[in-house]
Amino acid sequence: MLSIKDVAQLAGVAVGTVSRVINNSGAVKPETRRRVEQAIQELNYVPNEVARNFKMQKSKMVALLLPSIWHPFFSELAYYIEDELDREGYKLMLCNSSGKPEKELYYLEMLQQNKVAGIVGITYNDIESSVSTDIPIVSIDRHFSKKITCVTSDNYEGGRLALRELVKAGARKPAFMGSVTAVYSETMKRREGFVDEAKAMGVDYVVYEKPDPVTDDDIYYGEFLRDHADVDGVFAITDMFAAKYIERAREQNIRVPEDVKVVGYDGIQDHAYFHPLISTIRQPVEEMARMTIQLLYKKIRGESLDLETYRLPVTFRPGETT
Amino acid sequence: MLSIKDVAQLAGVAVGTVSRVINNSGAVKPETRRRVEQAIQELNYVPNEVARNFKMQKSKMVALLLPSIWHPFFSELAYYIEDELDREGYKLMLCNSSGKPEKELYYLEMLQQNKVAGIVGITYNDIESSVSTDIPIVSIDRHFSKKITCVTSDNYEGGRLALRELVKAGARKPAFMGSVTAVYSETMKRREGFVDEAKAMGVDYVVYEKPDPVTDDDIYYGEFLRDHADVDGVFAITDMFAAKYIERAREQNIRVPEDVKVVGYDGIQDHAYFHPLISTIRQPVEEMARMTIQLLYKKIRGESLDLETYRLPVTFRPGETT
DNA sequence: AAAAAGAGTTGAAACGTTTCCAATTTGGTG
DNA sequence: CACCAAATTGGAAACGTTTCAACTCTTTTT
Repeated sequence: MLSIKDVAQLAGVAVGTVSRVINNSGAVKPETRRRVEQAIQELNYVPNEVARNFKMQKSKMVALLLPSIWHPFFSELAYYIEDELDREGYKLMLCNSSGKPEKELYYLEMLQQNKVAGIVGITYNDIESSVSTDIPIVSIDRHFSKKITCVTSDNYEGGRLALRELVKAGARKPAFMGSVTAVYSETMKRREGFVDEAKAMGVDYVVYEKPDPVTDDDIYYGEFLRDHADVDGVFAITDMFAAKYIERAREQNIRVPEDVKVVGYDGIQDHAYFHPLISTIRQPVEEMARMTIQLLYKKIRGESLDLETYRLPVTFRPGETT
Repeated sequence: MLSIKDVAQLAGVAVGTVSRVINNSGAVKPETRRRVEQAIQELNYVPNEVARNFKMQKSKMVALLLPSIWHPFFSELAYYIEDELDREGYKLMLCNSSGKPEKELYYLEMLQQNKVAGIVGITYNDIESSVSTDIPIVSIDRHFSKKITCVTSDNYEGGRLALRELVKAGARKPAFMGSVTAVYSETMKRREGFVDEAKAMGVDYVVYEKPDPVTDDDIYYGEFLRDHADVDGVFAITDMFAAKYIERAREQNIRVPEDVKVVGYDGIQDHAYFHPLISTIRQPVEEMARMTIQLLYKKIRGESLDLETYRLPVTFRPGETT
């Protein structure tokens, strides 16, 4: 294999000198630099990153651990994360956990063995205890502890906003619809905001939720439609829930938005093929992605962060369902 | 750093023996194995993958180079690719090129430096010439040469199928709508199939295409709607094109499917929030993904492949637009 | 003119693993 | 009991890089 030694030999210098030329570290006489560069050119030499990573005991690789890249919210997030990483020469390793705790742990261990520089985690496990080493981690939408910084949208305000928009659109008895995930999931605050605002405004409301994961849509939505026939507004915890609800409701000749107003959360629909365009609480995905990586960089550099949780503001995006 | 040496010392054996235990290579006495395993347990030792990669001069990392993970077709593909890779302990590195040739080349060079085990490429460049080393590559939808195996769907048959379905749905003057990409792109065969079948059936047809990339939708679709007001069927080269066309057509009070039947290509819509559900030529995404990785494995193992291009059959999935 | 400072360079050690040859032990056989 | 083959183990080399102490020149200062 072509190595730094070959370059050194051809240029008539020592390996250390070649290394200094390549990394621009230490002093090198212009004439020497020229000779080395020419030798590099001539041999078509490229540094061996694997050897470099080994020697340095660190790599410029960041892992993104999430349930499924197939989900549009995550794929948008991943797009911006990769872009932000690339700006600093970092590489992205993608890990789909399918939301299975055992797979999350399996990946976490693998990532430690591979000495990744950092991890962005969207997990169901409390990964804190599972990561023995000191790999920097930033989590999205999950707040475990001080050690793992969390980036999320302002779920509480989003919940309040959703309630207000439903009422504004004419709903008299809005329902919160979602699933119950773990306690550390920030998304639960969407319900809190919704409920608090309903109480504050003196609006009658319903909370409908089942434990995660919702496996049988027929039962989930069927039950809701049966037991809560009187609701005229739905705040779904995600756009996905909203879309499925709308689908089922229409099958039962419930018109959206005439009979029931619907507001989702996420704002994943940005292509022409999404209809109806769901009125939704839009998360600032790009900003969240870039901030996540910037915070991760800080952690990698060993800087301390001001906050445990960074909450980015959300906005209401009117669609065709209110 | 905790290394194999510490384990060896604690277990009272040589490093080579520990290595043999870990990798199950060579013979080790049961009693010795037990002692080593206990030492590993006790120290909570995990092998350093980076060092291993370095020593072996290869890593179990495969790169996926594509325009944008944000696109639903690619994110579905990536999901299955990651899954298939994980089954053999391979890791996935994600590279978004944004479809820019210079970024493709930049990534390609980086991947060589990082000695990835293989590359799955969905690129606009002819990457053949850019990869000097012998990294195994499998390409999706692009056929460059013998060296780079290509996995694709049966675009030609898909084109024929689309034409037949449009006619079956009542179209008398169907149009092909798309963009012209590079000559090596297999997707161009969708048009060929469409045209050949139209001729074979004696059907009047239109071909409308602009050079890639289509930057201004207003002009693209506006021009089509103006110049081809008499078409009553559209075969769009992708579902994305189909969706955008439908959007514009409706703005001009053209009803789909009453006035114009539409068939797309890809089959990306698998969630409730897609409406109208586009009638489309569905690519077997999962199968393509798994086959791609299996072929890549063969190349990594140094086996030779039977074909240069592997074409998987497509199916017509009726939606609400025919 | 001698000493000090600085610039440039060398060469070897170290990173953690695998692998291979040699050395040792084991077990079986004559 | 001696001998041989097989099984097991030890130990060192090698992978390609960075880093650092030591060394050689060159320039500046006194």
